[in-house]
Amino acid sequence: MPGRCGDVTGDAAVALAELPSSVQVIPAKRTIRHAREFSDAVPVICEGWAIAAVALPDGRRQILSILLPGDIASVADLFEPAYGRSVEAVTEVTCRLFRRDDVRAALVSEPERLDRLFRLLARERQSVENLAVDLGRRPAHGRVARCILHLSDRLTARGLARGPKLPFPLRQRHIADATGLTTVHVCKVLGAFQRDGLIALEGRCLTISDPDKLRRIADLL
Amino acid sequence: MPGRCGDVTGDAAVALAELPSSVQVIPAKRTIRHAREFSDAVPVICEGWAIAAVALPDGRRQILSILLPGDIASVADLFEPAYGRSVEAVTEVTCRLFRRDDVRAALVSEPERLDRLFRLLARERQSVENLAVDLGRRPAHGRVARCILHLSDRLTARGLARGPKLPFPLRQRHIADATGLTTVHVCKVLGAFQRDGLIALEGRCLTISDPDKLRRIADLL
DNA sequence: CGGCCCTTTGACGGACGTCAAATAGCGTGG
DNA sequence: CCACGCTATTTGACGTCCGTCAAAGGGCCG
Repeated sequence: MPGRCGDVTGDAAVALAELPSSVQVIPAKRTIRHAREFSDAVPVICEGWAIAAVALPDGRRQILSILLPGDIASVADLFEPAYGRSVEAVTEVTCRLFRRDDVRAALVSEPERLDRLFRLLARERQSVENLAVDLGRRPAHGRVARCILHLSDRLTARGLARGPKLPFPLRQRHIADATGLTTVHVCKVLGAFQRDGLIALEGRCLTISDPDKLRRIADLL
Repeated sequence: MPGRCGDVTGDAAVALAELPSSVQVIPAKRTIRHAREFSDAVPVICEGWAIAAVALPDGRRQILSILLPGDIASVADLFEPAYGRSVEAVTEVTCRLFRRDDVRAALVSEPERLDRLFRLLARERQSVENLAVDLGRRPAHGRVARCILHLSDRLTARGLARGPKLPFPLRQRHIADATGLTTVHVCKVLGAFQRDGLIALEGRCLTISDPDKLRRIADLL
């Protein structure tokens, strides 16, 4: 019964579908998991968007990944219960909580599941590494363009978007924290993208009007 | 027989010690593993320093990790044979090559090894995430200071350094690529650190003269 | 001795941050 | 329905951190 409220969907979570779990609904902007909080639960996003981030003492922060329906939030605390990253809802989030020990047992008992987990870990690792490359070596325009394109690809792959129009609940502050910029500068970059006809933004939706040009900006500039 | 030439040492590699392997010696500055090269071998560093990096089309690059004796270079290609990162020797490197299938079989057969691998993956992930935070949200002084302190901690933990004096074969270009800066700016930062009595550099060795002040700079500035 | 790579230094420029103020959106309560 | 307050967006002026460019040593190896 795909799409029903509270269903676990998405490649990442398929392997967990039959395990016991409980449903939780978190309002927008609320913290799902605090940075140093210990927890036995492994949350999986069923609906809504969330972010995983590190906060710095001066209040700034770096977003490490944007979590969409089907994502485990986060895989890391399958192994390390408290690891210094916080998870925060962007929109209202429906998620399902699994007990860590259940998940680990399920993984070890079935080699096919273990393999899936390994591939998931590898993909996650690669996406953090890509983030590091972007932050270290790409200018602001490129980082923002890549952020948008990456989200577009993920949404499309999961059937959460068709065509160039995407649901886009992120605030400029989220984009800024994800790209290592300030909200003011993100505003200017997005403004330029819109004036140049690369994207259109309206009502929590983003349309990629000129994918080729956007991709060219993303690939190095 | 610890310390003998070609031995596999270090927490990361202990679990592999009895597997069949071959020894390889790579001269300084040579590429150990090309970015898109397919390989069945999992290399483990026994002596010397190396780096794992991503190259951009314009010739710049971002170093993702600095590899010391005992490190697997890299864990990721246990699962994904070719994943777009290249590994390059900084000094002359002695490494041991294991066959991927042997390693995977060994991991699955022994739960204790599997657990060790999970913890290793979690630690690696965390260190890439820390890199992303540094690159996204910290100024040049902080990044360089953290790079030095991180290396100091790792070297000390493995018994490769005692006290404040470290072997330090990195060129300024390596530090620049690791911190997302240019060599010119790294030079200025290191110059300032030396003038301020935080560190001393001579003959491929680095001494941390004022750890407290260095840590204060690292922790946010 | 000569060539190469690395380091150091300075002048200059540009990308991005900071600060500030005006506008727009949006939920809440009257 | 309107008033209000909060948060998000937009814009401009200005500053600074870091990159670029260039040139002059320094160290190492052939």
